[in-house]
Amino acid sequence: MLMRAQALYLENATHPQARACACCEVRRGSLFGVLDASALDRIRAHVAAPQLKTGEYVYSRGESGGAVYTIRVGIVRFERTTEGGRRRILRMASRGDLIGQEALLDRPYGDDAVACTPVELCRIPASLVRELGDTQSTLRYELMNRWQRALDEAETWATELPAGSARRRVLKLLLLLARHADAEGRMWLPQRNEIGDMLDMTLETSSRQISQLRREGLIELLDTRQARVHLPALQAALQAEDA
Amino acid sequence: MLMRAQALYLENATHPQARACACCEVRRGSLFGVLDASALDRIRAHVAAPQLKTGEYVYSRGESGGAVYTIRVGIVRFERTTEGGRRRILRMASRGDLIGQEALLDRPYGDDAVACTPVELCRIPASLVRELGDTQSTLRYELMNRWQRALDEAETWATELPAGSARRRVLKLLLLLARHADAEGRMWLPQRNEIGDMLDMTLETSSRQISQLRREGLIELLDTRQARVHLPALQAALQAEDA
DNA sequence: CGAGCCGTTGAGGGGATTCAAGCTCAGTGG
DNA sequence: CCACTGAGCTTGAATCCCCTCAACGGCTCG
Repeated sequence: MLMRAQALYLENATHPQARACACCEVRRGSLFGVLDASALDRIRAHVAAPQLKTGEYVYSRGESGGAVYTIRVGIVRFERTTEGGRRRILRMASRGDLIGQEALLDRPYGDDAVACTPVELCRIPASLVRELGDTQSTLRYELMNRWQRALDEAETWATELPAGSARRRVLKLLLLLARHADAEGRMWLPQRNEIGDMLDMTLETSSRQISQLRREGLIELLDTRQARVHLPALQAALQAEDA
Repeated sequence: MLMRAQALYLENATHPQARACACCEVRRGSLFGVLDASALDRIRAHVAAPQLKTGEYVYSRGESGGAVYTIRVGIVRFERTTEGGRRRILRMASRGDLIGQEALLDRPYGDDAVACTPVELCRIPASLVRELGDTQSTLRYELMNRWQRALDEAETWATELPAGSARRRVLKLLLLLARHADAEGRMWLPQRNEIGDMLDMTLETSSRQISQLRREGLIELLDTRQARVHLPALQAALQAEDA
């Protein structure tokens, strides 16, 4: 609610979007990766490339932003607040993901989208996507794919995370987060109270669990927010827990 | 896995689908409600109207069915099984809902879809929907709407249900299920072990909670599978719980 | 009428919460 | 330079809620 994406970072003063799109490392595999060069030309002028710091909001629930975003760098979490006032973290998105698709239907955003790390985005007006969708069938197909991917991710979180003991849930979460790890195997580690909001436990419990896993050598804390995990050991521990 | 939708119930031997579509009470507000008469004509011959009994599978996870379904009568639940072998119920669908949309992307179904009550469906081949989508922009828009609705429903379940005490979770579930109630205010009540799989608790705990709510007069058990709830009292109890 | 499923209820134990204290560390200002 | 502060993390002790194990009753069906 407090901080919102406003600042528009442009890498190059003369041809800002040309650089942002043409050189984009995530274009392949991203929403507009399916477009040809002429279509890409049309969109460049309308796409902004905001940058957010940790904790800033991409958008919040109920807001009618009129734009979708692709994530170029960083990790974004989706959260909602229950009527009782408790925060729940529903799923994560990272590089290459499309978020805020509700805007294509002229609906207000359904979740709060918050930067977990410094984040670089592409902001694409919803009207532009709709317009392109009318002529480009590949874009339509890709859009439906994105929707299904989001649904799948949400259901995976809903299936795997809320069930079982605190230890099991933490292990599962670490495995899901490890999918967003960088090339050196470092992964983003949430704060203890964030873990609590993801797994419906108190911050004390999540702290105890993380500390325990650290003592067992399954996870190595680098920075406060970064860790390296031993995947095979983690999976073994999870299986032992499920048995 | 065991029982699958195969039987093709036709209400009328001469013009089966003509009746199924033209007379369909849920057409307004359903996927093909946006189509005009000529488009409706084209689809009639390809749409089947299977009926399922309680507990039968519409489809199961991993299966490549090549069709989407709209629900005409009844309630369907989506479930997945964790790697540890525990069943999790993720969300519900009822009259007017579109399910199995993954098929439009040539993907296998992502969940098991199981009849909670006797169910009547329309089975629509994915190729037919894709074909119509290429020419009918209203259908495309409606499809995206359905996708977003499914995502929203999944996130609502994920937000509201797994958090808090057993009592709070049961209250929340009853409120969500009450949205599928019929005109007389009767709602479908899951078995105790189904409630357990929805809320991650044992069947004993869910039984205790339901019994307690019955004693408090917040819920009235009619049939074994049917109940009438007192919405205002339920909401008050929930607020008291959240406070 | 016995078998089996489903729901209910009780007793006991264990794991998570609650309440509380102390720790590290970064930022601030005397 | 260093005390001061506050945020985030860790750990301990006591309580409580839910799970586990168990027994029993109603109901349907073979």
